[in-house]
Amino acid sequence: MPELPEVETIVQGLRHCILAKQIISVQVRHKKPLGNLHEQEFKNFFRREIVQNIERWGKYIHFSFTSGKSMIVHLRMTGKFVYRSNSGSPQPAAHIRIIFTFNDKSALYFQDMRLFATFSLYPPHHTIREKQNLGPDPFARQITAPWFIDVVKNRKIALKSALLDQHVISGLGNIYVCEILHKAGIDPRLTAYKITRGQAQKIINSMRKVLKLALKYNGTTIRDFNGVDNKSGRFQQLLRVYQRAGKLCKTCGQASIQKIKQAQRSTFFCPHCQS
DNA sequence: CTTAACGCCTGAAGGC
DNA sequence: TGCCTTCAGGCGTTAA
Repeated sequence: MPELPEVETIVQGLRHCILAKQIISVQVRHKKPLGNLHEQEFKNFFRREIVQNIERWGKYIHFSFTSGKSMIVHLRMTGKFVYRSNSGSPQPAAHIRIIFTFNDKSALYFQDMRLFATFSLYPPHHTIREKQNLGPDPFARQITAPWFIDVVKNRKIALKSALLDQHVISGLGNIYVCEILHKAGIDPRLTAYKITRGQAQKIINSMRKVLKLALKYNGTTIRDFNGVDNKSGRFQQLLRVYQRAGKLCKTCGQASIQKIKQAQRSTFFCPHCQS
């Protein structure tokens, strides 16, 4: 589900709600998100820990604790965190998998309908596997047109698939890649290594514009995404191609949005604007 | 090094 | 209405 704007919205919400709080109990209602970890070692990990910092790494959420330990969460498709300030307020209902309770009686509910999300735990000063091989953040200054051309120089896959590859740039997902390519006016089927310098620059500019706007709107809610406050994003109002197959392009008004499959994922594009 | 395909899960939406 | 099929914003693993 969540891509960069949604994960960033969640991280900011989490910082607002749980920073500097001490965990007093952890309830595990489903073991799947723990992967290979045993329930007891998972629970013991958080004993007396205080949340020191929360950061986004691509689509990963990195929690660090005052002891130096860290936890990495990937929400995948349907994972979400919902905060509840005290025991009086209503409890989130369905698909609650893990509950963290804090010293002020507030609680963080982890929900995940499809059980794809993953939690991993690291001792202090440990190399974090998830961070290895993750491409730069879309807003990193390292990303320039020549840099992008170099990164995809041996990639014979479609440009759209290359942008979804987290080793290239981290944080983009299907919705935003479709929207970015439409804004850039580039055909998603273009072979990645054939991109010109001008096209690379257009992609970079469009990527930053689209993501900034989506961040301002607290992300996109199609079906699953909600912030930590359980409120929806609003960027879905501004989508120009995603899930608009058969509808007239809002930009040119001349062609209808096409839907195709690329690497088993849906791609939406305007054949007039993106040729 | 690269690419394509599969599997993990549940629920909603669409077709007939 | 109901049943069956397809689809969903992701990514790690595997095989070629």
